[in-house]
Amino acid sequence: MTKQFRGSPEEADLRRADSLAREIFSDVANKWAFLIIENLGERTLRFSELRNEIEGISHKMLTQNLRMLERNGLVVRTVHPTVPPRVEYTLTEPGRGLRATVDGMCDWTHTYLGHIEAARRRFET
Amino acid sequence: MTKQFRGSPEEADLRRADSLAREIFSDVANKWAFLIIENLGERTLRFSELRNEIEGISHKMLTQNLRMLERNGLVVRTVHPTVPPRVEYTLTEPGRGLRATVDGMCDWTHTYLGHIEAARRRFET
DNA sequence: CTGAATCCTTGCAGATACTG
DNA sequence: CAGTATCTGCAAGGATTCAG
Repeated sequence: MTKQFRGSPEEADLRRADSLAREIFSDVANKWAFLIIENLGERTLRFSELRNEIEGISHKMLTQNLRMLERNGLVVRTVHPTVPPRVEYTLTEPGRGLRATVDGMCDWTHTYLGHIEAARRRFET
Repeated sequence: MTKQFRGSPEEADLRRADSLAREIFSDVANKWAFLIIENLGERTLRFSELRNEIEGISHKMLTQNLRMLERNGLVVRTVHPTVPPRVEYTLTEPGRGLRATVDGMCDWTHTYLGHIEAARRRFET
């Protein structure tokens, strides 16, 4: 299908942007990332604090997702060279931008909790 | 820790609501669900149309996620008893409600595409 | 066309242990 | 305390096949 397609630079750019957007989407649209963003909010939290806040997340998932968020520039990681080490995480501006979305989803969940519960009961037949 | 906890009905309800909310969150906060919701939008689409719209989704993932969304009352599934069968999917009101959130995330992605790209380059060092 | 069921592979995610 | 590495299982997800 790409055969004989006029490959203008603009088109190439659009393709790259689209695939990147899709990639970011895949990275960030998962529950742990959302929960981290939601729990960070305007605060600055340590690794262990986050671990305690987010019920059910494992050490490994937390580090993995924090790395991912850092890589994409949604959180900043600051290391205090003390002993014991103290590592803190904060949302960046893009991170705070996404927080609005996540907040929206939380609101949505609570708004429609009843609808959904009813739908589930209806479904089990 | 639940030992000796005053289990008032209100508290029990809150707990149930919380765990349900968390469950819904886990169900819905995944990329395929988001992409389905985004692509459905205000339209009504057939299974095969959705399959074509959402690049990279497998037959199985599409059915699984549609079932999940149907179960939670975010989409309705209408079967036309023709031959060959024709099955259409549409967002419900809760589904359209969530669409606002998903749209927000799409906007966010495009807004910060540059930031993120830059952050990634910075990270690879 | 839609969807369920089957196999089969892969990679996720938990547990554990070890460094700085 | 924070992070990495290794091992292991189990479940997600792809390909295929069959049914309605």
